[in-house]
Amino acid sequence: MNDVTFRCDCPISSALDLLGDKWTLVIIKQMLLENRRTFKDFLEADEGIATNILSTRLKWLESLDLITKEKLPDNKKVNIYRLTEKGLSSTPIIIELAIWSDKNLRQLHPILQESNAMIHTDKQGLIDHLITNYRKQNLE
Amino acid sequence: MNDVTFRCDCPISSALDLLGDKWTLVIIKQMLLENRRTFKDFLEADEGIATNILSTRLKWLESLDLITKEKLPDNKKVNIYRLTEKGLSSTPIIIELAIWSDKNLRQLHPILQESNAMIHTDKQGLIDHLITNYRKQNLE
DNA sequence: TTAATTACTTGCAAATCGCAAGTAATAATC
DNA sequence: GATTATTACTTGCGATTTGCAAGTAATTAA
Repeated sequence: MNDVTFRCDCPISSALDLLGDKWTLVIIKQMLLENRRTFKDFLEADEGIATNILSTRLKWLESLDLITKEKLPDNKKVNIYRLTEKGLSSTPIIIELAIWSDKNLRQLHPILQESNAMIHTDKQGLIDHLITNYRKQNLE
Repeated sequence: MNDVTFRCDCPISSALDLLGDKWTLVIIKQMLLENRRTFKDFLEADEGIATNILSTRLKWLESLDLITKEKLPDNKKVNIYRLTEKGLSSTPIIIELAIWSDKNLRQLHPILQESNAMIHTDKQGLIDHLITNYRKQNLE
């Protein structure tokens, strides 16, 4: 499963070898900002990912140690997916995508959702808050 | 050419509808950090993009107004590609990818190139410097 | 005037995507 | 306790995208 191949030795291109596709960062965003953590949660999101793609991407993310997968003791059916610290550390990338979007995409896509206002007044505060909050809600 | 379709109204997913693939941000990086600006420049980079993919992506980036294409008055052959302000404003995304890579990818890919040291001591300074510098070198 | 360079296009095989359908295990309901 | 629903998948298949090789057309250099 974990057949990572890197195009070259550039750190930026290498990051994109892992994260640079249509779905990987979307799934991380759904976990971080929308508290999604089960297969069904991801399927129900607005982006409309297909089941086979979701299944493949979750395995990919797990093999890269960006997320973990476990079952709760009282439920043998539902898998809970959680961001690892490595996954959580992609928060600044996601926030910069939101900022770029706010600045450049509204004329192309007028009905874009509003971003958290804090994104423009205290970016680092927002990032810290999101990470702290995520950790808090996922101690177990 | 410009057949942008957005999956949904999330700003982050929408940014990834434009930038979230294997090559788009790599080309922007090559322009911003490696001063590449001709078809040949891009082809010669370590990432090894194929000619047909490069051609398609340059048109895509131009149609989105992230880059411009023009010929110099003294050379009717070579096209010069340049980042627009919209393209330049993706610099923070690229820098955050480099930071994430520095932090998380070295154990997976030990021979990664060193990033500019400033990235960890004065991130905003580096971003400002890169943008100012790029503008200076591309006034014409 | 011949050769080289640049910026492409075309063809094709392989890989990936995305929809639909099916399955297997567990949990909830009657 | 049997039936139904839910969750997390897998499989099949057609469509799209990728990446390599080869070819082309315009311009420039030798």
